[in-house]
Amino acid sequence: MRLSRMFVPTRKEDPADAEVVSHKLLVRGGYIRQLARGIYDYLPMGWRSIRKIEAVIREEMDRSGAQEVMLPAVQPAKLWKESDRWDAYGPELLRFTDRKDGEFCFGPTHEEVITDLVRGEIKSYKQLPLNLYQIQTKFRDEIRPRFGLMRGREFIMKDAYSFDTNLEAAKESYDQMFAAYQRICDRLGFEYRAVEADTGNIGGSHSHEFQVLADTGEDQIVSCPECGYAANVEKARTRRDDTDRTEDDFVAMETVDTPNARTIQEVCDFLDRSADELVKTLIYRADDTHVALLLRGDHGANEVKVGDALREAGIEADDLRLATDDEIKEVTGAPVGFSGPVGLEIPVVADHSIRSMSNFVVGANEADAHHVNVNWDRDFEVDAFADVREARAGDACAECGTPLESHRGIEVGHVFLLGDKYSTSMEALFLDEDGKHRPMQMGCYGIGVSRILAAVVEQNHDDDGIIWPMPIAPYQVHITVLHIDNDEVMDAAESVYDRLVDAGVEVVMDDRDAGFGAKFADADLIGIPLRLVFGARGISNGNVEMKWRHESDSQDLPLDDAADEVIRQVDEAMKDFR
RNA sequence: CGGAGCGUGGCGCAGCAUGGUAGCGCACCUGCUUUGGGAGCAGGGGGUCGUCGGUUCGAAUCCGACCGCUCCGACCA
Repeated sequence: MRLSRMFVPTRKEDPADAEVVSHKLLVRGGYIRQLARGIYDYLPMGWRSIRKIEAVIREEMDRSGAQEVMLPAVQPAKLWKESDRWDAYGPELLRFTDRKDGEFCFGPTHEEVITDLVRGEIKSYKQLPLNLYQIQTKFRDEIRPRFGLMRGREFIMKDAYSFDTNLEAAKESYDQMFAAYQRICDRLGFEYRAVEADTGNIGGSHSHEFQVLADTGEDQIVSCPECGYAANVEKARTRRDDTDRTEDDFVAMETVDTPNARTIQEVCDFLDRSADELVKTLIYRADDTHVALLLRGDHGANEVKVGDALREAGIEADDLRLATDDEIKEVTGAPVGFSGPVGLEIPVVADHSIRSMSNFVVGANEADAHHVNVNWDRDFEVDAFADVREARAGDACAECGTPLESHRGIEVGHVFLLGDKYSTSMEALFLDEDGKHRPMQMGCYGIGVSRILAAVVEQNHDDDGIIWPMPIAPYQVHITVLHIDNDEVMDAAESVYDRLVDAGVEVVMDDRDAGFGAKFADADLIGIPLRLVFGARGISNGNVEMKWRHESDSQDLPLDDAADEVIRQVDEAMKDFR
């Protein structure tokens, strides 16, 4: 394709509303344009890369035995009421009515539709297992879309759904999808981690996220360099420290004045203690009651785990949040910053790390005072110990004890083992060998196709622009013609261009009437992996310059060999990603 | 939803305090020159100043409402 005829509107300056590098470069490189908040046009170059990402995904899904379908984007409310998500999903679900006042939504996900399809056609265990997928435009009315394609409202997603006769078989389907996702991430050239994840609202017994490592990622993950354990911090388990306290060392509890020392840091400074000698008391509101949560001073709470721990301890916690300042005052009798477990009338849940602590510092439930030399059991009762803190870099791996690494990640894929959550509520039943009705066991598997485009750019760029990995570059070769008025140069470029096109190489030729500086800058910005430069200087010596976008040096090729050499190198580069 | 900011030609911005009918850079069009890292000169086209309403002789500028976009937080996952 000739750049002079192509719709690739590049820009010299960053768009004012872009924050992260992928958003800036995709807009500047002429890949995408914003239409409304969280809604984007895909321009020709952007769409080509999207289709290449889709192609990789299709190949791996098909290879794993899944079959592609295309489901409606517009879905009747009736199905969502069956699964109870019409009410449960909240304002993120874009709802509207048709001319007859029928209620519909624009699909944010397709569990209901797929379950409806399958329950109507699959009646026997002989028809299972089944795995159907589609690549669809979804809409979620996110409260705060941001970072360009990374968190859009309208986005492209591959979603797959597996149906099995029993949980073990469903687990096998899950494992197959997990493996397919690994191959997809490998082929896209990602540096990534498959991490244990919280299932959240989708439900199900367990799930993994595929996180592409990037500083701009919205998720925090920890991973073990030794045994491979990896998890989203929302889910990450911490290693339990079973060291015993030595009760002989207990010292008598005292109350000390700590004027204006509210934060952990202030108390540490005032008492000349380190944060791991303090225990902080967080007051939570769980549904209709208050609960005290004890954490070591230098630890943070993981609210997902707090919720689990409370439910484990028999405390309803559908709606969990930190108590307000007024509530804290009411429960503890003291202002924020001086809460402590001693004398509290509400349930006390403590992190496991508190077990081995002795003679620690806590708030005294009165203004400007703390207790020192406090010991649990002797000075107050703990209703339950649990793993409730957020894992962080340096923590001992829950599996093997090696210090964990921490990264930020972009969630490009998520696999869930759903079980019978939807099949039961929507009556997707089959007849087993004994002629009995049983709910199908399901799994669902998502990949953010458009988000992948952003993730690739986040991981592959420099100051000048994008550096596409070969398999998803919109084109494989970028020919820059410096002197379009010079017939010898132009003929040489045309000839090589034709030979590459004939050989099936995807190539753009910059034949625009523009300055060479602008052409080089655009080539770097657009980021096509292999560049050929045709200029009067080189051609007069019988040479063409070849340069990889990810390398700094170029090399001269004899004009006669140029096409063959480029075909060979492109082929070689594609092999690395198969 | 709470907090903050922005909205002026395709893009990036100035002008607004102190009201007098809109400007700069890039991009675009024409011509000439130039040609290995965002060329030069000359000429030229293009703007309901987000929308509606108010104040005023007069509003981009002051006031109000609304709309849109961005950031921080909450929410969501």
